[in-house]
Amino acid sequence: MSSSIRAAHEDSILLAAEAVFAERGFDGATMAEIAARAGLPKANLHYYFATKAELYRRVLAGVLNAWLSAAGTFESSSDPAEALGRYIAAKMDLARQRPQGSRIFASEILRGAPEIQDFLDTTLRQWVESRGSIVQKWIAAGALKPIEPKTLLYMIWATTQHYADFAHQITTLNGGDPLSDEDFNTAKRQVVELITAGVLRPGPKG
Amino acid sequence: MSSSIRAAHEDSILLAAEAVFAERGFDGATMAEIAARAGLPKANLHYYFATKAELYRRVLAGVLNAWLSAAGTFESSSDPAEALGRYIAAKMDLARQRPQGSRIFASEILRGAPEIQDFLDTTLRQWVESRGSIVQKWIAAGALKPIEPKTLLYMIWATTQHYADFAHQITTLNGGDPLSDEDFNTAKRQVVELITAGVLRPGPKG
DNA sequence: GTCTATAATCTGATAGAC
DNA sequence: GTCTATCAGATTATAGAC
Repeated sequence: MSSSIRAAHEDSILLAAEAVFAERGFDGATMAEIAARAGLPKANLHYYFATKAELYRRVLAGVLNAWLSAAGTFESSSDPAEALGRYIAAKMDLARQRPQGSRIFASEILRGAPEIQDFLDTTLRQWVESRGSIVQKWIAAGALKPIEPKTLLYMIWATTQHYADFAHQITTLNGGDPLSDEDFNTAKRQVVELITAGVLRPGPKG
Repeated sequence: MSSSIRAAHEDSILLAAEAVFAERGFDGATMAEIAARAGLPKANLHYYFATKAELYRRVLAGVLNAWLSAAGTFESSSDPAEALGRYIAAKMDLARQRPQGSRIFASEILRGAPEIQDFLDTTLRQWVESRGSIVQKWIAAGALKPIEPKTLLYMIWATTQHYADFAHQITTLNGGDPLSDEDFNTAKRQVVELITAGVLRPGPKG
Protein backbone atom coordinates (compact mmCIF):
# COMPACT_ATOMS: atom_id res chain seq x y z
CA MET A 1 0.00 0.00 0.00
CA SER A 2 1.80 3.04 -1.23
CA SER A 3 -0.58 5.32 0.63
CA SER A 4 0.47 3.87 3.97
CA ILE A 5 4.14 4.36 3.11
CA ARG A 6 3.32 7.92 2.23
CA ALA A 7 1.45 8.43 5.48
CA ALA A 8 4.23 6.87 7.51
CA HIS A 9 6.92 8.98 5.89
CA GLU A 10 4.88 12.16 6.17
CA ASP A 11 4.42 11.44 9.83
CA SER A 12 8.09 10.88 10.50
CA ILE A 13 8.98 14.04 8.56
CA LEU A 14 6.39 16.08 10.47
CA LEU A 15 7.65 14.70 13.76
CA ALA A 16 11.26 15.57 12.94
CA ALA A 17 10.24 18.97 11.59
CA GLU A 18 8.33 19.82 14.74
CA ALA A 19 11.40 19.11 16.84
CA VAL A 20 13.77 21.09 14.62
CA PHE A 21 11.44 24.07 14.18
CA ALA A 22 10.94 24.16 17.95
CA GLU A 23 14.68 24.12 18.65
CA ARG A 24 15.83 26.48 15.90
CA GLY A 25 12.85 28.53 14.76
CA PHE A 26 11.74 28.78 11.15
CA ASP A 27 14.84 30.54 9.85
CA GLY A 28 17.28 28.52 11.93
CA ALA A 29 15.85 25.18 10.88
CA THR A 30 17.33 23.51 7.81
CA MET A 31 15.78 20.91 5.58
CA ALA A 32 19.03 18.95 5.90
CA GLU A 33 18.68 18.64 9.68
CA ILE A 34 15.04 17.68 9.43
CA ALA A 35 15.88 15.04 6.84
CA ALA A 36 18.69 13.64 8.96
CA ARG A 37 16.46 13.41 12.01
CA ALA A 38 13.71 11.76 9.98
CA GLY A 39 16.24 9.28 8.57
CA LEU A 40 15.56 10.26 4.97
CA PRO A 41 17.61 11.83 2.19
CA LYS A 42 17.10 15.54 1.89
CA ALA A 43 15.51 15.41 -1.55
CA ASN A 44 12.86 13.07 -0.22
CA LEU A 45 11.42 15.83 1.94
CA HIS A 46 10.67 17.87 -1.14
CA TYR A 47 8.84 14.94 -2.63
CA TYR A 48 6.38 14.99 0.28
CA PHE A 49 6.40 18.70 1.03
CA ALA A 50 7.12 21.05 -1.85
CA THR A 51 8.73 23.79 0.20
CA LYS A 52 10.09 24.43 3.66
CA ALA A 53 7.26 26.91 4.23
CA GLU A 54 4.64 24.30 3.36
CA LEU A 55 6.21 21.82 5.78
CA TYR A 56 6.24 24.52 8.44
CA ARG A 57 2.56 25.29 7.85
CA ARG A 58 1.68 21.62 8.20
CA VAL A 59 3.53 21.47 11.51
CA LEU A 60 1.75 24.61 12.66
CA ALA A 61 -1.63 23.11 11.83
CA GLY A 62 -0.94 20.26 14.22
CA VAL A 63 0.15 22.71 16.91
CA LEU A 64 -3.03 24.74 16.57
CA ASN A 65 -5.17 21.61 16.74
CA ALA A 66 -3.59 20.65 20.05
CA TRP A 67 -4.13 24.19 21.31
CA LEU A 68 -7.80 24.05 20.35
CA SER A 69 -8.18 20.73 22.10
CA ALA A 70 -7.03 22.26 25.38
CA ALA A 71 -9.09 25.37 24.68
CA GLY A 72 -12.18 23.19 24.57
CA THR A 73 -11.80 22.42 28.26
CA PHE A 74 -12.77 25.99 29.14
CA GLU A 75 -16.47 25.46 29.65
CA SER A 76 -19.26 27.48 31.03
CA SER A 77 -20.16 26.38 34.51
CA SER A 78 -21.79 27.79 37.55
CA ASP A 79 -18.56 27.14 39.42
CA PRO A 80 -15.79 29.37 38.05
CA ALA A 81 -13.18 27.90 40.38
CA GLU A 82 -13.81 24.46 38.95
CA ALA A 83 -13.99 25.68 35.34
CA LEU A 84 -10.87 27.84 35.57
CA GLY A 85 -9.00 25.18 37.50
CA ARG A 86 -9.76 22.58 34.86
CA TYR A 87 -8.70 24.90 32.03
CA ILE A 88 -5.46 25.95 33.74
CA ALA A 89 -4.64 22.32 34.49
CA ALA A 90 -5.30 21.36 30.86
CA LYS A 91 -2.99 24.14 29.65
CA MET A 92 -0.28 23.07 32.11
CA ASP A 93 -0.59 19.47 30.91
CA LEU A 94 -0.34 20.61 27.29
CA ALA A 95 2.82 22.61 28.07
CA ARG A 96 4.29 19.52 29.74
CA GLN A 97 3.30 17.02 27.08
CA ARG A 98 3.82 19.08 23.93
CA PRO A 99 6.38 21.74 24.79
CA GLN A 100 7.63 21.85 21.21
CA GLY A 101 4.25 22.95 19.94
CA SER A 102 4.11 25.77 22.43
CA ARG A 103 7.60 26.90 21.43
CA ILE A 104 6.76 26.91 17.74
CA PHE A 105 3.66 28.97 18.48
CA ALA A 106 5.66 31.43 20.58
CA SER A 107 8.31 31.76 17.91
CA GLU A 108 5.64 32.35 15.28
CA ILE A 109 4.04 35.12 17.35
CA LEU A 110 7.45 36.69 17.96
CA ARG A 111 7.93 36.88 14.18
CA GLY A 112 4.63 38.71 13.83
CA ALA A 113 2.60 35.59 13.02
CA PRO A 114 3.10 35.67 9.24
CA GLU A 115 1.65 32.17 8.82
CA ILE A 116 -1.15 32.12 11.39
CA GLN A 117 -2.58 35.63 11.23
CA ASP A 118 -5.81 34.17 9.87
CA PHE A 119 -6.11 31.84 12.85
CA LEU A 120 -5.58 34.75 15.24
CA ASP A 121 -8.11 36.91 13.41
CA THR A 122 -10.87 34.31 13.26
CA THR A 123 -10.71 31.22 15.46
CA LEU A 124 -8.74 32.67 18.34
CA ARG A 125 -10.62 35.94 18.36
CA GLN A 126 -14.00 34.22 18.51
CA TRP A 127 -12.79 31.89 21.22
CA VAL A 128 -11.57 34.82 23.31
CA GLU A 129 -14.83 36.68 22.86
CA SER A 130 -16.95 33.71 23.84
CA ARG A 131 -14.83 32.90 26.89
CA GLY A 132 -14.70 36.56 27.80
CA SER A 133 -18.49 36.51 27.96
CA ILE A 134 -18.38 33.59 30.36
CA VAL A 135 -15.96 35.46 32.62
CA GLN A 136 -18.19 38.55 32.47
CA LYS A 137 -21.13 36.40 33.49
CA TRP A 138 -19.23 35.11 36.51
CA ILE A 139 -18.32 38.65 37.47
CA ALA A 140 -21.91 39.79 37.13
CA ALA A 141 -22.97 36.89 39.33
CA GLY A 142 -20.55 38.10 42.01
CA ALA A 143 -18.41 34.99 41.82
CA LEU A 144 -15.31 36.75 40.46
CA LYS A 145 -13.75 40.08 41.22
CA PRO A 146 -14.23 42.64 38.47
CA ILE A 147 -11.42 42.20 35.95
CA GLU A 148 -10.90 42.58 32.23
CA PRO A 149 -11.35 39.00 31.00
CA LYS A 150 -8.43 39.26 28.60
CA THR A 151 -6.11 40.18 31.46
CA LEU A 152 -7.04 36.93 33.18
CA LEU A 153 -6.72 34.91 29.98
CA TYR A 154 -3.30 36.39 29.21
CA MET A 155 -2.08 35.53 32.69
CA ILE A 156 -3.24 31.95 32.27
CA TRP A 157 -1.68 31.61 28.82
CA ALA A 158 1.55 33.30 29.83
CA THR A 159 2.04 31.31 33.02
CA THR A 160 1.18 27.90 31.62
CA GLN A 161 3.07 28.33 28.35
CA HIS A 162 6.09 29.62 30.27
CA TYR A 163 6.71 26.06 31.46
CA ALA A 164 7.20 25.04 27.82
CA ASP A 165 8.68 28.17 26.23
CA PHE A 166 11.18 28.91 29.01
CA ALA A 167 11.85 25.31 29.96
CA HIS A 168 15.54 25.81 29.31
CA GLN A 169 15.70 28.65 31.84
CA ILE A 170 13.63 26.66 34.33
CA THR A 171 15.98 23.71 33.95
CA THR A 172 19.00 25.94 34.54
CA LEU A 173 17.42 27.42 37.65
CA ASN A 174 16.61 23.89 38.81
CA GLY A 175 20.32 23.11 38.94
CA GLY A 176 20.53 21.77 35.39
CA ASP A 177 17.89 19.06 35.72
CA PRO A 178 14.50 19.31 34.04
CA LEU A 179 11.59 19.61 36.45
CA SER A 180 10.59 16.22 37.80
CA ASP A 181 6.99 15.08 37.40
CA GLU A 182 6.58 15.68 41.10
CA ASP A 183 7.90 19.25 40.98
CA PHE A 184 5.84 19.97 37.90
CA ASN A 185 2.65 18.67 39.49
CA THR A 186 3.32 20.79 42.56
CA ALA A 187 3.77 23.82 40.33
CA LYS A 188 0.57 22.98 38.47
CA ARG A 189 -1.40 22.82 41.69
CA GLN A 190 0.10 26.06 42.99
CA VAL A 191 -0.55 27.90 39.73
CA VAL A 192 -4.18 26.80 39.80
CA GLU A 193 -4.56 27.87 43.42
CA LEU A 194 -2.76 31.17 43.01
CA ILE A 195 -4.79 32.31 40.02
CA THR A 196 -8.15 31.15 41.32
CA ALA A 197 -7.46 32.69 44.74
CA GLY A 198 -6.55 35.91 42.96
CA VAL A 199 -9.76 36.24 40.96
CA LEU A 200 -12.36 34.58 43.16
CA ARG A 201 -14.42 37.00 45.14
CA PRO A 202 -13.99 36.26 48.84
CA GLY A 203 -17.13 34.56 50.06
CA PRO A 204 -19.15 35.61 53.11
CA LYS A 205 -17.09 33.22 55.23
CA GLY A 206 -13.93 35.17 54.35
CA MET B 1 36.86 63.50 17.31
CA SER B 2 36.96 60.08 15.74
CA SER B 3 35.96 58.43 18.98
CA SER B 4 32.63 60.24 19.06
CA ILE B 5 31.92 59.27 15.45
CA ARG B 6 32.69 55.73 16.43
CA ALA B 7 30.40 55.92 19.43
CA ALA B 8 27.57 57.48 17.42
CA HIS B 9 27.80 54.86 14.68
CA GLU B 10 28.05 52.02 17.14
CA ASP B 11 24.93 53.31 18.83
CA SER B 12 22.92 53.58 15.64
CA ILE B 13 24.03 50.09 14.59
CA LEU B 14 23.12 48.65 17.99
CA LEU B 15 19.74 50.37 17.86
CA ALA B 16 18.99 49.01 14.40
CA ALA B 17 20.30 45.58 15.35
CA GLU B 18 18.09 45.41 18.43
CA ALA B 19 15.02 46.09 16.30
CA VAL B 20 15.92 43.57 13.62
CA PHE B 21 16.97 40.81 16.04
CA ALA B 22 13.69 41.35 17.94
CA GLU B 23 11.59 41.09 14.78
CA ARG B 24 13.40 38.24 13.05
CA GLY B 25 15.42 36.39 15.65
CA PHE B 26 19.14 35.70 15.33
CA ASP B 27 18.94 33.47 12.27
CA GLY B 28 16.24 35.50 10.55
CA ALA B 29 18.10 38.77 10.96
CA THR B 30 20.48 39.78 8.16
CA MET B 31 23.39 42.17 8.31
CA ALA B 32 21.99 43.81 5.16
CA GLU B 33 18.72 44.72 6.87
CA ILE B 34 20.49 46.00 9.97
CA ALA B 35 22.78 48.12 7.82
CA ALA B 36 19.87 49.52 5.82
CA ARG B 37 18.00 50.45 8.98
CA ALA B 38 21.10 52.06 10.45
CA GLY B 39 21.64 54.00 7.23
CA LEU B 40 25.10 52.57 6.64
CA PRO B 41 26.65 50.35 3.98
CA LYS B 42 26.80 46.73 4.94
CA ALA B 43 30.58 46.56 5.04
CA ASN B 44 30.63 49.31 7.59
CA LEU B 45 28.95 47.08 10.16
CA HIS B 46 31.86 44.69 9.97
CA TYR B 47 34.24 47.52 10.65
CA TYR B 48 32.55 48.17 14.00
CA PHE B 49 31.48 44.61 14.83
CA ALA B 50 33.62 41.83 13.45
CA THR B 51 30.85 39.27 13.16
CA LYS B 52 27.07 39.03 13.34
CA ALA B 53 27.42 36.97 16.51
CA GLU B 54 29.50 39.68 18.18
CA LEU B 55 26.92 42.32 17.28
CA TYR B 56 24.22 40.06 18.69
CA ARG B 57 26.12 39.59 21.92
CA ARG B 58 26.52 43.34 22.29
CA VAL B 59 22.78 43.79 21.84
CA LEU B 60 22.12 41.05 24.38
CA ALA B 61 24.36 42.75 26.93
CA GLY B 62 22.16 45.84 26.78
CA VAL B 63 19.06 43.71 27.17
CA LEU B 64 20.42 41.97 30.24
CA ASN B 65 21.41 45.29 31.80
CA ALA B 66 17.85 46.55 31.46
CA TRP B 67 16.57 43.32 32.95
CA LEU B 68 18.91 43.68 35.93
CA SER B 69 17.77 47.24 36.44
CA ALA B 70 14.17 46.09 36.85
CA ALA B 71 15.32 43.13 38.95
CA GLY B 72 16.84 45.57 41.41
CA THR B 73 13.39 46.83 42.35
CA PHE B 74 12.64 43.54 44.10
CA GLU B 75 13.69 44.50 47.60
CA SER B 76 13.31 42.99 50.98
CA SER B 77 10.59 44.68 52.95
CA SER B 78 8.32 43.90 55.79
CA ASP B 79 5.39 44.51 53.46
CA PRO B 80 5.34 41.84 50.74
CA ALA B 81 2.32 43.37 49.02
CA GLU B 82 4.22 46.59 48.52
CA ALA B 83 7.47 44.89 47.52
CA LEU B 84 5.82 42.49 45.09
CA GLY B 85 3.58 45.22 43.69
CA ARG B 86 6.56 47.45 43.00
CA TYR B 87 8.50 44.65 41.31
CA ILE B 88 5.56 43.53 39.17
CA ALA B 89 4.90 47.15 38.15
CA ALA B 90 8.57 47.62 37.23
CA LYS B 91 8.49 44.48 35.08
CA MET B 92 5.29 45.63 33.38
CA ASP B 93 6.86 49.01 32.66
CA LEU B 94 9.95 47.35 31.24
CA ALA B 95 7.81 45.18 28.96
CA ARG B 96 6.01 48.30 27.78
CA GLN B 97 9.07 50.47 27.30
CA ARG B 98 11.55 47.93 25.94
CA PRO B 99 9.48 45.19 24.31
CA GLN B 100 12.25 44.44 21.84
CA GLY B 101 14.63 43.51 24.60
CA SER B 102 12.13 41.09 26.09
CA ARG B 103 11.57 39.50 22.69
CA ILE B 104 15.28 39.02 22.07
CA PHE B 105 15.61 37.41 25.49
CA ALA B 106 12.66 35.11 24.82
CA SER B 107 14.04 34.14 21.43
CA GLU B 108 17.43 33.42 22.99
CA ILE B 109 15.89 31.16 25.63
CA LEU B 110 13.83 29.36 22.98
CA ARG B 111 17.09 28.57 21.13
CA GLY B 112 18.52 27.06 24.30
CA ALA B 113 20.37 30.22 25.39
CA PRO B 114 23.63 29.52 23.51
CA GLU B 115 24.92 33.04 24.16
CA ILE B 116 23.67 33.75 27.69
CA GLN B 117 24.05 30.41 29.45
CA ASP B 118 26.71 31.96 31.66
CA PHE B 119 24.33 34.73 32.73
CA LEU B 120 21.65 32.16 33.57
CA ASP B 121 24.10 30.02 35.51
CA THR B 122 25.59 32.82 37.59
CA THR B 123 23.82 36.18 37.81
CA LEU B 124 20.25 34.98 37.32
CA ARG B 125 20.67 31.95 39.52
CA GLN B 126 22.04 34.00 42.40
CA TRP B 127 19.30 36.56 41.98
CA VAL B 128 16.62 33.87 42.10
CA GLU B 129 18.14 32.30 45.19
CA SER B 130 18.35 35.59 47.07
CA ARG B 131 14.82 36.62 46.15
CA GLY B 132 13.58 33.13 46.92
CA SER B 133 14.94 33.56 50.44
CA ILE B 134 12.97 36.78 50.81
CA VAL B 135 9.79 35.04 49.74
CA GLN B 136 10.50 32.19 52.15
CA LYS B 137 10.93 34.75 54.92
CA TRP B 138 7.55 36.28 54.15
CA ILE B 139 5.96 32.84 54.18
CA ALA B 140 7.58 32.02 57.53
CA ALA B 141 6.26 35.32 58.88
CA GLY B 142 2.76 34.26 57.87
CA ALA B 143 2.38 37.09 55.37
CA LEU B 144 2.25 34.86 52.28
CA LYS B 145 0.59 31.55 51.64
CA PRO B 146 3.04 28.67 51.43
CA ILE B 147 4.28 28.46 47.85
CA GLU B 148 7.45 27.47 46.03
CA PRO B 149 9.10 30.87 45.45
CA LYS B 150 10.11 29.98 41.90
CA THR B 151 6.49 29.26 40.99
CA LEU B 152 5.61 32.80 42.01
CA LEU B 153 8.61 34.29 40.21
CA TYR B 154 7.83 32.38 37.02
CA MET B 155 4.25 33.63 37.10
CA ILE B 156 5.44 37.21 37.46
CA TRP B 157 8.01 36.88 34.69
CA ALA B 158 5.64 35.05 32.36
CA THR B 159 2.73 37.42 32.83
CA THR B 160 4.69 40.66 32.57
CA GLN B 161 6.89 39.56 29.67
CA HIS B 162 3.81 38.28 27.84
CA TYR B 163 2.83 41.89 27.19
CA ALA B 164 6.06 42.32 25.22
CA ASP B 165 6.63 38.86 23.72
CA PHE B 166 3.03 38.30 22.62
CA ALA B 167 2.24 41.93 21.82
CA HIS B 168 1.33 40.96 18.27
CA GLN B 169 -1.30 38.53 19.50
CA ILE B 170 -2.58 41.06 22.04
CA THR B 171 -2.87 43.68 19.31
CA THR B 172 -4.81 41.28 17.11
CA LEU B 173 -7.19 40.42 19.95
CA ASN B 174 -7.58 44.15 20.60
CA GLY B 175 -9.09 44.57 17.15
CA GLY B 176 -5.80 45.35 15.42
CA ASP B 177 -4.77 48.32 17.54
CA PRO B 178 -1.93 48.16 20.05
CA LEU B 179 -3.02 48.50 23.66
CA SER B 180 -3.52 52.15 24.58
CA ASP B 181 -1.64 53.56 27.55
CA GLU B 182 -4.93 53.54 29.43
CA ASP B 183 -5.68 49.89 28.69
CA PHE B 184 -2.12 48.94 29.51
CA ASN B 185 -2.19 50.75 32.84
CA THR B 186 -5.47 49.05 33.70
CA ALA B 187 -3.89 45.69 32.89
CA LYS B 188 -0.85 46.56 34.99
CA ARG B 189 -3.01 47.39 38.00
CA GLN B 190 -5.11 44.26 37.60
CA VAL B 191 -2.04 42.03 37.22
CA VAL B 192 -0.57 43.48 40.40
CA GLU B 193 -3.83 43.00 42.28
CA LEU B 194 -4.49 39.52 40.96
CA ILE B 195 -1.07 38.15 41.86
CA THR B 196 -0.84 39.81 45.25
CA ALA B 197 -4.37 38.72 46.13
CA GLY B 198 -3.42 35.21 45.09
CA VAL B 199 -0.36 34.90 47.32
CA LEU B 200 -1.18 37.10 50.30
CA ARG B 201 -2.41 35.22 53.30
CA PRO B 202 -5.88 36.47 54.20
CA GLY B 203 -5.57 38.61 57.30
CA PRO B 204 -7.64 38.20 60.46
CA LYS B 205 -10.15 40.69 59.06
CA GLY B 206 -10.88 38.35 56.10
C1' DG C 1 9.04 6.12 -4.60
C1' DT C 2 14.13 6.88 -3.86
C1' DC C 3 18.44 9.17 -4.15
C1' DT C 4 22.82 11.54 -6.15
C1' DA C 5 24.28 15.45 -8.19
C1' DT C 6 23.70 20.12 -9.08
C1' DA C 7 21.48 24.49 -10.04
C1' DA C 8 20.13 29.00 -8.09
C1' DT C 9 20.02 32.03 -4.48
C1' DC C 10 21.11 34.21 -0.29
C1' DT C 11 24.20 35.92 3.17
C1' DG C 12 28.26 36.64 6.14
C1' DA C 13 32.54 38.37 5.55
C1' DT C 14 36.64 40.46 3.15
C1' DA C 15 39.67 42.99 -0.26
C1' DG C 16 41.27 47.05 -1.60
C1' DA C 17 40.55 51.71 -3.72
C1' DC C 18 39.48 56.19 -1.93
C1' DG D 1 36.93 55.87 8.37
C1' DT D 2 34.09 54.80 4.17
C1' DC D 3 32.28 52.11 0.50
C1' DT D 4 32.03 49.18 -3.97
C1' DA D 5 32.83 44.87 -5.60
C1' DT D 6 33.31 40.28 -4.73
C1' DC D 7 34.43 35.86 -2.60
C1' DA D 8 33.15 31.68 -0.02
C1' DG D 9 29.96 29.00 2.12
C1' DA D 10 25.46 27.50 3.20
C1' DT D 11 20.80 26.31 1.89
C1' DT D 12 16.51 25.71 -0.73
C1' DA D 13 14.98 23.44 -4.44
C1' DT D 14 15.19 20.67 -8.74
C1' DA D 15 16.83 17.39 -12.47
C1' DG D 16 17.05 13.04 -13.82
C1' DA D 17 18.88 8.24 -13.33
C1' DC D 18 17.36 4.17 -10.94
